[in-house]
Amino acid sequence: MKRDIKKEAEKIIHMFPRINSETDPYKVLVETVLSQRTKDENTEKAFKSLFSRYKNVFEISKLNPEELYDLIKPAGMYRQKSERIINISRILIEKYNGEVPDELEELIKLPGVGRKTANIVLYVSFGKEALAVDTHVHRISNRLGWVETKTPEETEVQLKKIIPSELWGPLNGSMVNFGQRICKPISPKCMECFLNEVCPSKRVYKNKSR
DNA sequence: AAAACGGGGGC
DNA sequence: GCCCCAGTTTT
Repeated sequence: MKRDIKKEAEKIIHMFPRINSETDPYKVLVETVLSQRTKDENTEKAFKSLFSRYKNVFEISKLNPEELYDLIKPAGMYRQKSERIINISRILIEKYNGEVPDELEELIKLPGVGRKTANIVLYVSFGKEALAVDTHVHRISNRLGWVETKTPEETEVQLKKIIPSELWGPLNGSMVNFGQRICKPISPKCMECFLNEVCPSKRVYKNKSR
């Protein structure tokens, strides 16, 4: 079976689309910070309770971290995240006129914003061709044999060489969904996987827990 | 390189 | 009861 990585990526995107209903840059930024190491369901609870109580960057910038604890608690790491969200809000007002910058170099200066969070904002809110390499993208790309890498940084460099840039953005969310449903960290469902004919890791995972 | 943050859910 | 989750920062 001849490999066509672009086709495989397109198939993953088609079968596991991720709908980003929210595109407001500030809300996407806050939502993505809340989502770090946190399941979607819990992220959503925290996000909704936060923005049903407070409206925008100006209101949130004036709060003390303690005032956010109970609102965002379902997302976990709520002390860190509360402080970061408020500090981010203050910096946006002081340095960026209350707007979210649309450059990677500026975004990653914000507290609690690394490459992954920044790239998600760049794609979802600004429509840029940004590849956000998280644990799912890193794990799946290696399992499929698209790359052979040790770190997410390496994965980002190698993936960008073999995946057309117009697929980078959609691939972000689709790899997460694919990773949650099929290509799971533990006990992946290789027998249900539509790529199991070409996947070099299939035999390894078949009938095994890892 | 490893630890720390963290509630909620899967197994 | 133990482990993991759209990571990032600090030690």
